[in-house]
Amino acid sequence: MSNSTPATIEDVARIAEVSIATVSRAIHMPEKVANSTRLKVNQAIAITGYTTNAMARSLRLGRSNMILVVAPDIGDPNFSNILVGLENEARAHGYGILIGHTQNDAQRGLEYLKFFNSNQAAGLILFTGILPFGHQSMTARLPPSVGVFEPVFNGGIPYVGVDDTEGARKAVDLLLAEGHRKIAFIGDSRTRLAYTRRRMGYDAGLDAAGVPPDTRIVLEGDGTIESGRHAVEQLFMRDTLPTAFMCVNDQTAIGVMVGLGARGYDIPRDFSVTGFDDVPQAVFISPSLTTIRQPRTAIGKQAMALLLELLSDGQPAETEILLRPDLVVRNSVSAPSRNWLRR
Amino acid sequence: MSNSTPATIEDVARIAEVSIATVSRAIHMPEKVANSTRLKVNQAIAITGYTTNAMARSLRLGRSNMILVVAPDIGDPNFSNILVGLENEARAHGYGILIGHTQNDAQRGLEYLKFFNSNQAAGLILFTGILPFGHQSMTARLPPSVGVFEPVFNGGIPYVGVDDTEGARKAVDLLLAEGHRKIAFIGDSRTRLAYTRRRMGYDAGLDAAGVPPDTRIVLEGDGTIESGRHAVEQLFMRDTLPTAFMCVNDQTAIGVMVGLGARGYDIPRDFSVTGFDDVPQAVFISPSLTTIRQPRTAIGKQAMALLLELLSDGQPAETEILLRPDLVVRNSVSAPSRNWLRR
DNA sequence: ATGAGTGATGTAAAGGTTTACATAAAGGTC
DNA sequence: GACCTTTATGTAAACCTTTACATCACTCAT
Repeated sequence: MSNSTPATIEDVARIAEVSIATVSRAIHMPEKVANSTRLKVNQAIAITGYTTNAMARSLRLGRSNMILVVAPDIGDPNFSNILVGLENEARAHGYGILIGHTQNDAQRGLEYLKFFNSNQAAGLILFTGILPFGHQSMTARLPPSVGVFEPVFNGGIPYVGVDDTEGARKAVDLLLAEGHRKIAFIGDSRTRLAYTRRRMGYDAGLDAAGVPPDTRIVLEGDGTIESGRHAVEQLFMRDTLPTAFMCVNDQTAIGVMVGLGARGYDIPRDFSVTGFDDVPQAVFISPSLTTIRQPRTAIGKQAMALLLELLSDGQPAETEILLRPDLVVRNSVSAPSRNWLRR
Repeated sequence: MSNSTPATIEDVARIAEVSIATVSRAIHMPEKVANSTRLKVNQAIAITGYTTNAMARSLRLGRSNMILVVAPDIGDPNFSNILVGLENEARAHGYGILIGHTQNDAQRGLEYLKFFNSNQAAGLILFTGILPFGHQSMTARLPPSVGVFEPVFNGGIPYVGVDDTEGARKAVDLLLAEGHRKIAFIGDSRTRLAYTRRRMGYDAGLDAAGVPPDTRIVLEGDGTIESGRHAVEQLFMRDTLPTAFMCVNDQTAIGVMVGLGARGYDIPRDFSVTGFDDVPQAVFISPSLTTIRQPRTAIGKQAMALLLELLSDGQPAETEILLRPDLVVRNSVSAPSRNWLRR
């Protein structure tokens, strides 16, 4: 019962008066064991409260049923919903999940890599655009892995995300439809594929509308709130003001709104702003943010499904799965009329 | 090198031309092995890329150096900073940490409990006010555990948090100092100790100022944004309006602000609002929220320190560690003058 | 030269599983 | 009744470590 040391398979075997092999079979291949014996074993398990020692099992089997999810920043507002999708799908297939937090520290990433040498985890879900393992990854074998949200830079790792170009196109089309012609694009780092792709949507939208591109109102940043605020300052300094700000993500958009608010402007009366991601806060800031929604739970589900496929087949079915992002219209966009007049 | 199966201690032993026992000693008790041999072993380890199999090690040792952190909701804005404190402290003592997500599902909690039967983790950090293990916890042995943020209801588990009463007192004192006399208290569930304690601070503050308590403006909820919004509606329906809202947490406060905003009121001109926690959003909503800061990183650090102590000594040094919460003054509080006139 | 002590290394058992193989009993066929 | 098949169970090896104990070769004191 409530013993000091957990029951082992031998305890169960002794009580059920069978061998440990039979106990193991009763658990994992119940059809291979006589009804009467199975009953005895189940009773013994109930009495002892036995649960198989996962370490011993993995050690013997050379595999585990845990999936490791590695994220550089657990506080990322996108993280938790994706996680739910990942978890539900994993559970449905008998896998459990563990979360590792690297804080963008390669050393920590490396520690988690050891998990795979020990068979403590069977597969890897990566939330980061680059492998978190530094150079060692070259010599070490990579476990079966799937990237989420953004492609993984330096490995041939399949990933699940959203069609960034299409999403960005939806945002720019909305702004164009409202009548905006001077639309700034506030990006993060040019090295990120998401940036490149969203920028492509922006460029294509302008082009289709016959609006000539204006690189003076295309800025880079680092995707943080602070970076959005900074972009606003830059544009005011240069005196090249747009009528709308299309931002590479919601954090940047929030920063832009804070920056404009600090200068006394009203959104959407004076300027329109769009984001990308639809983080939970997007509803609660004021005005609420018009943005592009990432179907997070679905992304998580797909990513896990892909990984499980990888684990059983060994071959990646496809190397990139892009889901459809939706435009979420809220209150940060309106027609630019008054702006036009003022300037 | 880049072999298909990870190197074992035997591979290292063969290359270094020693026994596996010597390899193990060279790693864990380097002073017990001759300099020359240690050198050979280290070279062999470098060649093979050997890393010890954590499962085999834990199986043999009957303990691991992983700490499991179980949280019901990883999206909780309080979570990630605490986690950083936990991680840093753990790492400094040679422990790694793993995160389990229960989504408030006892079944999932139970799965993580199996971790301890398998020695996959040595200790437990709990982010939830009740044990996530359902009734089984009665029969099963609990691993060494520490609660974070709120006391754990049904176990004699030590915990690290903040002095809720003192924090609440600071908030109510600020409001009183600004001249408010009709101060609503918007709580979550009466079953939560944090509620009780913050309420105590509220009551004590009013009492010290000679303001008679008015239960008509003390409401309960569930601590969500929606719940704050709902509280505002209730007060308007009953026509028992306060001049200030003191909220049990920031989520509720944000909800209150949204609710007041929706009715066209300006904060802090028409009503003052305070929160508790200082979640990251508190800075970015407008107006920015005056609230009580939880020293999150410090809480995490202390909790892990306590757990590590538990692991080595077996005895909890103290059963409750309360850190000092600080008032963070922002822009959601002002004097009530105009309100008074209007009503 | 002997014996005790010291230091470095090797041998083998143990930790809790799973499973190939061996064994045994029972059932079916002629 | 002898033989083959099927079904149920047991035996023992393997997974990779750590470490108590044994062994061996020294050094040093007597």
